[in-house]
Amino acid sequence: MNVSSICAGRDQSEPLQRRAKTQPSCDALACRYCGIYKLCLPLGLERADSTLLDSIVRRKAVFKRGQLLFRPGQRFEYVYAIRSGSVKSYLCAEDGRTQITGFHIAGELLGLSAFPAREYSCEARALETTSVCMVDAARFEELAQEVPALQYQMLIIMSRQICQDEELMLLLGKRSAEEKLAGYLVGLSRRYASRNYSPTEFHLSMSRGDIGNYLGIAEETVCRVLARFRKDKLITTQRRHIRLNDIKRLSAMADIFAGARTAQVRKAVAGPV
Amino acid sequence: MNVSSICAGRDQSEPLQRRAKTQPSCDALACRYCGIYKLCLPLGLERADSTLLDSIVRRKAVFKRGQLLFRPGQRFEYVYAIRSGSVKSYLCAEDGRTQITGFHIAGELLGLSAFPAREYSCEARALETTSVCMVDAARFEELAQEVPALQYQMLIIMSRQICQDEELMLLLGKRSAEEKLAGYLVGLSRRYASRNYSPTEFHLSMSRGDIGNYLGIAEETVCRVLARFRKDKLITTQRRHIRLNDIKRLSAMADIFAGARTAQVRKAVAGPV
DNA sequence: CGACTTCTTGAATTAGGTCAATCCCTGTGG
DNA sequence: CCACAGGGATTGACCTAATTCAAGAAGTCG
Repeated sequence: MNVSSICAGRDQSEPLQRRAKTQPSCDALACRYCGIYKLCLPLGLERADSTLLDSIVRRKAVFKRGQLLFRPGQRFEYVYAIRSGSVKSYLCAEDGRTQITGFHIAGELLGLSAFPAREYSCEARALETTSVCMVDAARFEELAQEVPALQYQMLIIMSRQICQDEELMLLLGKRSAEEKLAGYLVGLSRRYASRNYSPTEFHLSMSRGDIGNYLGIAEETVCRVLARFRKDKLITTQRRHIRLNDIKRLSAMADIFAGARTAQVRKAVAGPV
Repeated sequence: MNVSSICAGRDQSEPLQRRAKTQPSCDALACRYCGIYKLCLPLGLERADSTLLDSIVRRKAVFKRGQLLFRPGQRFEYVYAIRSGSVKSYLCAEDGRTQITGFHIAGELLGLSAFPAREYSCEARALETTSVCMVDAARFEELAQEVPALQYQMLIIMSRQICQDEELMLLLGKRSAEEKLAGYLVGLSRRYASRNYSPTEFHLSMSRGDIGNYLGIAEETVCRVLARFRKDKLITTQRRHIRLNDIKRLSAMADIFAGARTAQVRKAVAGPV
């Protein structure tokens, strides 16, 4: 994919593997008319010429459920901005076992950590029909050289990623299945709330198996714990639709993420060493 | 700690909590004479004036075993470069449980992820007598504005951190205690090898409890698995001194970290979704 | 409508956790 | 120099939470 193909025809030239429907970026859907335009502002382009953003968005694409966005070892070509839908990213061990490292929803960026290594470090797959903007990595990088604010934003995003990963570790570490799942649901709820979706009622785009993998528990355990929550009237589920009836109690069960915020008042816990 | 105190007297003005012995950075031990000078080069200062590095290193300090470097919520004042010794960093949950998120050895940087939030996100404590350079965060940041290479290096370091964290997740996820510990030992071995220490014989500066916490298993399980490894002649231990007698077999048990590198040849494992 | 996938529940099994006792260094003070 | 204290490390016994295996229900898609 080179510059000359930006406005070229449709996707005949696409590699077979990625049969996502793509549109050239020069169509009527310029960034400033995009519904999630303001979600791209964290990219640090708010002050720049509005065509600047257009100039690095190579194309918009739609991935269907199960389609691959990228995999490890692949050359770092695009940064993905999720317009709608959701994506899971995961690492694969040699023996075939995998660890899901994150679920990504609309408004989030994907692939930034491939930046220095020049190739993706994990595999990413659409969980449902997902629309993305594909930002040309090379031009993005050029731009970053010129616009310090852009690099700064990347630092912020990556730093946030680190904190998020470390919270997941805390979750994976020494928590019971119940605590893990409660924490997971509360975390999701907060993410949705911050995007002005309902924090109490939403759609789980990932399977029970994915949730279990993410949390380090068996799929069956996820079902059983959800069943227990249901029995206790904490939640209501209908397949992948879920309603949280008692976030307070769920939060209390999880009570993890308060850690950083209340560290000062917390009494000394971690012995002398 | 303000500019005027760079060359001020000794540490009478130190907060009690941090009784580490400090030296002003204007002493004879300028950066260019420092034994780990080249380890600071990743900071992107190799081309710059050699006094540039000196100018942002506020002071060198020594922390004794168990002493605190920083904790969450504390203002982001310094980036720490470990000259010798080792440090653990960990998150604390509200209920007192903690999750160790990393062990850091000589030549590694600490605290960079606090950069955007302006405050540390985890707690860091010396595992043994540890000598560090404390780099003034504010001046470092100023400098980064001027020297793009510096910001770029930070991106690389943070990106590496993300990959490392995600590998730990893979380890924490669905691995048996044996696999976790084998992976841990092999990982340590590689880190030492990359620093020209013996990859087969080294000192574990962290306690069994810390290892267990890091890997999400009980201290007793660490002992039991180590005992099993010992019985199988895989390792020899004497308190915290350890020799790996059969790295090949240990690696085979762990076989995790090959994941990213061999993903291309690996057969499709992660179902359609 | 059938083939599939995902979800759910039950029963049996086990890895790893918890509790508790002991051992073994290391450092300290008489 | 030796005894003692204290913090790891180790080992054993028991127990529980979660896994595995298996079978069936409930959606979903071509």
